[in-house]
Amino acid sequence: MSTSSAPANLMDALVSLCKRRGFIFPSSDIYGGLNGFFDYGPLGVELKNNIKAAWWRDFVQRRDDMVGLDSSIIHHPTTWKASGHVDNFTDPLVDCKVSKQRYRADQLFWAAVNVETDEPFSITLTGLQSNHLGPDKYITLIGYVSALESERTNEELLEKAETLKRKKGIRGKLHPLVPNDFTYANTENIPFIPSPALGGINGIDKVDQLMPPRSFNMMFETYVGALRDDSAVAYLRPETAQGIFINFKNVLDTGRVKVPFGIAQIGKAFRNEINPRNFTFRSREFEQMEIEYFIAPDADWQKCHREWIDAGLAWLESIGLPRALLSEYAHPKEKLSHYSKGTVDIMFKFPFGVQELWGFAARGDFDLTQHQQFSGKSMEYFDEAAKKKYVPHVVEPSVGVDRILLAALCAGYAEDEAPDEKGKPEKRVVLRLSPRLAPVKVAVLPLVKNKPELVAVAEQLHAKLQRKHVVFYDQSGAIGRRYRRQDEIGTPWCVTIDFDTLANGTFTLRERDSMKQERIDEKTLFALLDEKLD
RNA sequence: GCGGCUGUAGUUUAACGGUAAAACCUCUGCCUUCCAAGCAGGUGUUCGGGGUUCAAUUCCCCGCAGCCGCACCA
Repeated sequence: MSTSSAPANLMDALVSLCKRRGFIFPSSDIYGGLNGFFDYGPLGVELKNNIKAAWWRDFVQRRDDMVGLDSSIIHHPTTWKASGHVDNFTDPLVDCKVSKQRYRADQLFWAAVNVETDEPFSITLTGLQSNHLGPDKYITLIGYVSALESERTNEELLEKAETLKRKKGIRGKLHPLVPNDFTYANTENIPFIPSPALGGINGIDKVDQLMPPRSFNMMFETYVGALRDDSAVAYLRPETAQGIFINFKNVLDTGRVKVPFGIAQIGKAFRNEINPRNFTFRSREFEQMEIEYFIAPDADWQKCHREWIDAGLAWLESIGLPRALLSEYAHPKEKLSHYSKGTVDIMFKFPFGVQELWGFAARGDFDLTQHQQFSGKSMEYFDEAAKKKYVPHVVEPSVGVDRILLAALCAGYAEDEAPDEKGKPEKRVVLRLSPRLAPVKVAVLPLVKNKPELVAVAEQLHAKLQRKHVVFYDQSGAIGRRYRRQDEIGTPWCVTIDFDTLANGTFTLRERDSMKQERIDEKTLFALLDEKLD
């Protein structure tokens, strides 16, 4: 067996292959591309469809407790008020003009530093303005401190305040600090607040280091109808999940479902990412496969959560992502949204780092309750067994189609060696995609094209296979070249029609990864495909 | 969004202040009895816009796009 490895600049090789062979193109390529958008070519769309089909079959059709849904991309705008996206999908960011650092306003803490004394400071001597608080009690503002959010933000602020006091040579008692995050800063105090990158300590002089917080709304806006006024504003959905929640009642009333059950949806979602990066990994338009799995409020959500994570891991392995490249990341409790009981991500080791692939959030009854409130419609479910009404809780497995596709390409791309016709080893590029995902399942190749009888048999077999599978017919060039061509696009099998085929109906089956060949007949081939593609 | 680097054919790269080249890929024909063979032929390129210049793909500016780092990623 020859050695196989991924090149150091795997992403470059992959991007090049994707374009060269028609998997993924930059969107609007002829106009110079558009940042954060991609188009899937002839092979890319097959691969993508295969991922979606496999997921849908395994998680919807092959289960008794799942139903599907395909909601519109644009929902009633109130949907996004209820979900919190209108208010929370914006992240106010603060830029430091000097260090060029950027902070999230809600993670940047600051405090005014005041000192208590029994006599006022003399303005002329110190430049400080004291305020009279009571008998023999004066309070004086001596500066500002700042620190980034951490386990010891408050201690850090306090230390900096002490340092400031010491440096200024000021005596007196430190007035208790009142730390605020930067969303509570205003034009009055922003010029005085120091940037943490520059020490985070400042006196009472204007330093103008930080910019006022700026909001970045991640939702794409559009207008429904011809009128472009505020009442017509609508959003392209930033996630498919809300389409499921707003259809919960409809599915409940018509779908003959009983808790616990899940609703699955595959569809496009849009996020105005500040900075798309890493090929298709963070795109502004992408496709999600989401499930909302509804359970009783008193059910063991942790067990359910765990089962879905395990199901996700098993499925990813089944489509060819090696377990060694997968890991789990549990979001720290303090970072969770107030309604989330727990979120675990399945991570994948991409060439550009370990990144989130599939998120599993336990969202409680937050979403349904919100929609119940905003719509005025009951989201309650009557549980026949328990004889009671409740709003179900939910576990949400959410994964990006494009990310799985990218992960499959990254995991599958390999360069190894194959002998040429003289037996000399040559470099070979091979995409080791699992047969279920491979865009082309079989290539049918007549050994030589100038023998009409071989071509005729090959064409017949091709036509027959084509009725059930994506197959490729290729008669141009030497046989080895044609094998390599298929290796590069991940075709798992090639069948070669030769002169023995005419005599006994058998042909050569050549396997992509091992390059092994065996003689089989048509019946065996179809049986093999049925088994491996199931 | 900031900083650095970059942009020539589908891909990888070369060259030049005087109007662009190679390899691979792709396509056609011939040849070919199992791992990128050979011969002949064909398509196709200076990211966009401005400026300097007699002349710009080359130098300058602005956009756009990509890569790397920082920041961000509900």
